Amino acid sequence: MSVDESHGRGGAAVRPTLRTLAAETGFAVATVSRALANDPKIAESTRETVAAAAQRLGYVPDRAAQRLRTGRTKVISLMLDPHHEILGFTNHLIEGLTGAMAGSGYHLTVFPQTVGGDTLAPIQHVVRNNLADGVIFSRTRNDDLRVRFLLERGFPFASHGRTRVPGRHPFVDFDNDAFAYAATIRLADKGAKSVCLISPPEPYTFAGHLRAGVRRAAAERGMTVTIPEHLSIDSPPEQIGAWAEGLDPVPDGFVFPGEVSYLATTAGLRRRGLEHGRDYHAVIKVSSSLLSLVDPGLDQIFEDIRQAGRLLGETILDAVGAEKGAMPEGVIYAPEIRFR
Amino acid sequence: MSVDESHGRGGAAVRPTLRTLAAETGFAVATVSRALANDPKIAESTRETVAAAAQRLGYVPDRAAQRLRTGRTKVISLMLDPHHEILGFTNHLIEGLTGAMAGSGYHLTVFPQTVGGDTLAPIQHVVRNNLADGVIFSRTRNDDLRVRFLLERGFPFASHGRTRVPGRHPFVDFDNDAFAYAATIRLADKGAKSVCLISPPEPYTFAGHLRAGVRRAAAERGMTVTIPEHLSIDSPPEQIGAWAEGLDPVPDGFVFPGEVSYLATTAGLRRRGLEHGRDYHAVIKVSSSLLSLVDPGLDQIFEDIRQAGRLLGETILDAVGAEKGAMPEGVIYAPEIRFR
DNA sequence: ATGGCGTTTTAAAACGTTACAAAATCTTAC
DNA sequence: GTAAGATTTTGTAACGTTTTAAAACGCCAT
Repeated sequence: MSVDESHGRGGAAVRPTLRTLAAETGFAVATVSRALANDPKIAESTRETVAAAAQRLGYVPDRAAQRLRTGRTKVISLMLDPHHEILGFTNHLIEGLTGAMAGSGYHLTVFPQTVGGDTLAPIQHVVRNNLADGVIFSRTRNDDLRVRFLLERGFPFASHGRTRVPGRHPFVDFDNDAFAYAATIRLADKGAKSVCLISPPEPYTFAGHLRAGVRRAAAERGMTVTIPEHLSIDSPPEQIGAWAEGLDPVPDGFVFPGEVSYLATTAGLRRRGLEHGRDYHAVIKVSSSLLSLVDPGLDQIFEDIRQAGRLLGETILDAVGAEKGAMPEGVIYAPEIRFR
Repeated sequence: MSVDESHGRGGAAVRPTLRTLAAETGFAVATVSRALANDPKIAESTRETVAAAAQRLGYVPDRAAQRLRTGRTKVISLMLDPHHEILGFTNHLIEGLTGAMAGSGYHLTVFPQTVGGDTLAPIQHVVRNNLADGVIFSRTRNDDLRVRFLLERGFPFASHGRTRVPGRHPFVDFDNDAFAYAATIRLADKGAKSVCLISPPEPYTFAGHLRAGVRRAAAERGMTVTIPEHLSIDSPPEQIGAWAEGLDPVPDGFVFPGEVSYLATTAGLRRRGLEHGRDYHAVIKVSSSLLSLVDPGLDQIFEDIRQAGRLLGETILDAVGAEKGAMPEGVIYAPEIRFR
């Protein structure tokens, strides 16, 4: 039995359809369709015959036809995040996502954030025009318009990050509180008396988690806490560097939720002759091993974005599969401590 | 005139179809379809009426139906590159791509490279199952199976990087030769007598360009050239670091085609007490301003990956639009020198 | 009035799939 | 041998679009 794609002489391989399989097996198109769907009302023997033929001819169902007929797109949409405080965030997230979705028959499409920062618009576009069965996005806010909108429409989604929107919803989140707590305790152990946190902008949910973790540890250890206003991990590196350069007094402990804010701050402090490890300590949240190359002695805590992607993929597949009403639980993944 | 989406009382907004527009305007479905396609055989006045109705009802054509009918998917597939020598490569590329594709009606789907490194398989999958109208991929080889396959099938694509496959094909490439040449000349100007290039693996086309650029400049300036065997920009950073640590003699000039190889190498050299700027010079190809934070004095040459994405987007849209046979020209974008 | 011609509109079919209702076939009981 | 019931199969319609070929219409010359 040949496994060739084209049986015609020299013609381009013609994609087999249900009709092809029907002709091949002698059954009706409807029977073939249901057999492939493993409908128990179709005789076992028939299902086997059809499966064998499908296998032999390399039948793959036509997505467009399925989508037109069923209304299900078999597509998940990822809303791109224009922020880059975490090195390779998008890379790793997509790797994890595609990994989790491999073999599911779902495809991943990416949508840019329209410049100007309207995060809701692209999601509305997807929902209104039925461009996907589920969406994924990140950088959730305490009061998140996207979550509200999607919950209201009953549209499946999974967010990277929690919200305070009333009602449960599927999410995957890093335990930023645990990270911040562990980081601050570490600083205390190293002898720091004060801790400074470069925070994400207030509206983001994880800003609260980070602050809470830092404050709890600081209270336990009797440290003073500084959280600069008018400055965040999203500020331009030059601005962060300038701020660090003008810092007075200089805290002896820093918690950085991302590589970039760390590099910018130390650059500023270095210009003042202050050295990391001597004049101050720092704990950084990283998502790659890149910083170890710059400074092998760094106290790092690892956030596995690839894992976040995997979890988001599993969650969203769960959500689109689930009957309306049944919602996957949120899941929180843990920091991985890499102190030397 | 209301711009509401739902006109029914409280019902979920029902997506208007051609039938809706036909009923609304009094024309037949076929007329509406052709009017929207701006067919000149449809009376001007009709086209205006239909366009107005479409606008008013917020009509958006159904992708599944269009795809089923026409066979065109309105999708471009990006094959993810598992390599990461360039920081944020995927990020920036996708940003550029989605930017170029915005408003075109095309969507971008991403496909992972199956682990084990078979780069052809996912492309065959896309082509055979008609999952996209065009594909984009990077890291081209001198003899590239993907290019051969796609050319043979007449399937539209745009590659990031050139090949030596016979026959023209659409590509977007960075001028790595110019980069390497400029970098090496710079090293000579700084007094370096020898130049060492951490090269990409040989099969990649851009390895040849980089080597050629370095060699040409070195010949002009009478420098010796070292290109380590058994080591490439894809080697694990630890391995690169170890190699650098054991280097003897130590070249006084380095050309790095990516941030990671630079960081790994200097880390190794630093362990030997060798300092950049004092014991050796370096020119690095960067795609972000991140390294400036680590070392503001660095001689950098910038490769704009976002621009690469934009060009790839324009090229592929051109290719899928073009009638068979007509192929977009390849385009080479230039290094941006950032010496201080 | 009739025929012919150019312009504009339309009915119908098709793309490949699934779902509904009905038909065909097979079992079993009488 | 047949009716009733259970199992298995199938014809048909529909999803929303584009395309082909034909119909309708208006206009002008006969």
